[in-house]
Amino acid sequence: MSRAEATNRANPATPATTAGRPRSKRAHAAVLETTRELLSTLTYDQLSVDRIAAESGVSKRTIYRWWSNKAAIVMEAATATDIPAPDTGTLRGDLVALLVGIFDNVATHRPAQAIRGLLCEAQFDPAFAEDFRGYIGRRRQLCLEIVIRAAARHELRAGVQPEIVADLVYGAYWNRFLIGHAPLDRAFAEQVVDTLLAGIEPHG
Amino acid sequence: MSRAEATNRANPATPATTAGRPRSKRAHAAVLETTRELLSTLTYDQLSVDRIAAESGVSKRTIYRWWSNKAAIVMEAATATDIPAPDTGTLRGDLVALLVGIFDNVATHRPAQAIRGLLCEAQFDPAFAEDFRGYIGRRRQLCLEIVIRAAARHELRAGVQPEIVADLVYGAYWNRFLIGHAPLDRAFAEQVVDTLLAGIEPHG
Amino acid sequence: MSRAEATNRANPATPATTAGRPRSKRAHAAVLETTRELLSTLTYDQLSVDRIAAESGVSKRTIYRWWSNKAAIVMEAATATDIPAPDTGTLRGDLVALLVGIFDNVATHRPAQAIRGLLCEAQFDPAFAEDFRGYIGRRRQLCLEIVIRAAARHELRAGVQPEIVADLVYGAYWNRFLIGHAPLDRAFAEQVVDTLLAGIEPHG
Amino acid sequence: MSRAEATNRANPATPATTAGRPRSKRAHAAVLETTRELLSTLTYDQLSVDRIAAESGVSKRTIYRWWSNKAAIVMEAATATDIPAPDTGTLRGDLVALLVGIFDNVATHRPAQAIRGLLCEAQFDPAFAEDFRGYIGRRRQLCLEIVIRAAARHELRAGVQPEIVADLVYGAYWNRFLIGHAPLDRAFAEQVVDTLLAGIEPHG
DNA sequence: ATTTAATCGAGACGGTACGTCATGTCTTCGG
DNA sequence: CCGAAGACATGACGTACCGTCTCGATTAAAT
Repeated sequence: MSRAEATNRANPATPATTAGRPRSKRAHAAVLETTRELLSTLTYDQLSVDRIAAESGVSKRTIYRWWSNKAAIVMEAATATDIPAPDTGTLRGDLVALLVGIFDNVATHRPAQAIRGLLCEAQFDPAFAEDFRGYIGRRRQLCLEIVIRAAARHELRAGVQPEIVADLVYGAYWNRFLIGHAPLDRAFAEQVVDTLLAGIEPHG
Repeated sequence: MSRAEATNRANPATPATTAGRPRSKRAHAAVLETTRELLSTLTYDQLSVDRIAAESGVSKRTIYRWWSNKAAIVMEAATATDIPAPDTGTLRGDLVALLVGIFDNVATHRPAQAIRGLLCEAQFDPAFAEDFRGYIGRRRQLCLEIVIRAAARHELRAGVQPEIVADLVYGAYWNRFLIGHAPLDRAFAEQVVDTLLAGIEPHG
Repeated sequence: MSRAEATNRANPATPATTAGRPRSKRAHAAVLETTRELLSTLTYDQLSVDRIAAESGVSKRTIYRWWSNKAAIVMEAATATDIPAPDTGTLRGDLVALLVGIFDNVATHRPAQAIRGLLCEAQFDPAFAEDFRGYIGRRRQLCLEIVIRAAARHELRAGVQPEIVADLVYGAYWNRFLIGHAPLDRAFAEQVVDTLLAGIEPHG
Repeated sequence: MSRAEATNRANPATPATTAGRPRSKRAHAAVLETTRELLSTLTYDQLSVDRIAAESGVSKRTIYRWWSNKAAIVMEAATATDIPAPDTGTLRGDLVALLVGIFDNVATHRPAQAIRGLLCEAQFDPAFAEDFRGYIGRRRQLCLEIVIRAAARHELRAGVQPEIVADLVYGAYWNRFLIGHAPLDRAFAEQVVDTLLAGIEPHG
């Protein structure tokens, strides 16, 4: 299913099939592909619509006809690769796998780093923030499903709210990713999950 | 203790020679005060060095002599108010108070919202990121102290690492603050802390 | 014939491709008109590109797209009025009329004083100096034609080089104009021409 | 005898020997020497008071105490070398020698090229223009004396005004020097003088 | 076959901010 | 009082990116 439908100006519910020249698939693809290529060299802030237009051969006019701004383009271009939905059979295994999957994505897939820029844009552009939350919500869903599956296996303490768990799990990731005070590695994933599973106060 | 010492270009360890016209306290204060005033109306991205210069009556030349860019100014101007260090006597009380203190700070103190902008700048400016980590590290210290105090009171399960706890606690905050999918209120603080204390898997 | 073609960045010999938004005649005219207006109040050195942009409503970006600097703008704006080409029938009459025409131009037409600024810029900017020489060369042509016409009427002593005559005639003008030690009036024009015609040594 | 006394702010008629630290000869000499050194590498417009202060070790405050601006410094620094006063025994010889002397001065003595800058400053700074005219007037005197000497030898046609001759002779120089359309060489000097002596119309 | 209309490329445009530079003044300390 | 050091306000510089606009040329579905 396609992402970024709100800021992306077209994709009308009814294709309508009105008269006139149809949208060029070539231009659409070229913009996204060029954006991805540029993002494997440049950071989000170094990227510019001017540059995308120049490299892709698609005019700025056309770009702005279909995307409202740089953020919308990058949203569609850089969030194509999915984080795998883990299903290891245990809550611990799933959560660790989820985090490690996220870490690997940003570590190995250069354009995925553009998520930094998208988060930044979302801070000051309410319309884009809405879109961004939609994308983040879909990724968040992976965690919620893991927790709900765990509950069905009676691996969850009564009263635990999946939403809070998601905030804690993804929070740990965002925190280190954005602040950069410590690495995003498997050890971190395991420490986070173990701390979260057992809690921090003594019991029993 | 003073903040923002790295990107702030001067503040030499040794005042060294007393020769030369001394730095104008008026100009220094005017820049910071104007920045705070502007930030109670504008968002970080709407703020500009040009505007700060114009409103404060301090020349751009002088501003750039002492701060390397907008981020450095805002860092010094907007991070003056301290988050209170809670000491309620219990781990739960301290952590909830810490989070609520943070939430209140950004909710009631308009310029504190500029932390969004600072985090954004830190994403693409390594030098500033270092400074930003310094500031965040000092705030993070509050959490670490709470956890260490709790350990001394035997309120902490053996093997729990304070650093991981801090990542989880602040992560929950950053996550909701930056994504904005749900409110930052007392209920959230309590849910986060309770989940964290007891853990999410059943025990006993 | 149009002036200022070199530093003026566009005016391609071939309009070439018709693609793209055509150059705005409004913007072009507004820049030149505003420059002329400003030059009737300000001296060349008081003029700034910022000011031209502000008053004309043309963005600096656009100005710099078409002119390389202030000198190029003023060259095009302030050299529009032509010095009349005299043809009185005698060498003396023509030369006096030429000089008086030049004197009147700078005396009555305030923006024409900007020629001072253009000459200054030409001193340190080789590219602009080339353009400036082109413009000066076209004015110089007037004198050369006068001398050549006089030669045809046998009003010229054998061996006299028109180029040297031009250097002497215009030199007298530049000297007083730039140094300002004495006025540029008809009396001066006549004295210069009479001295030049008869020479300064006794003959016969 | 020293030049540039008007814009040069000190040199009071009465040294007065008032209280306080006396003016530093070292500072005075260092400014002029540094200016000359810089002018053998840089053009007038590339020179700055900041730079002179930095290289000479004299503070800007001190520089501005004694000179009103860059032009005044350069006036004093770069006009130290005198144009030789020729006395060959003939009018032709003197005038050619005068011009060749001027040409040689700017050709071989790099800082002498700064005269370009001084002339430019004089265009827009009336106070400096006055000073500049003083300096130019002293150089002009050389020509006037040549002409007057020639008159005493009956080498001058009756009615020829020395001032006009000076305007023509120096004008020819300034014209080529400032516009740069042709070289300043001995051939040019001779052509100018010969044309001037014999006039351009046929006689006898 | 001919309209019709939305698309496309190219690229100029106004706007706003950037960070740097030179000028001439001012403010301290020490000689 | 002078000199060195150097901070200061002013105001211009030329560049960059943004998002909008104006062209002539394409391209198909609807006539």
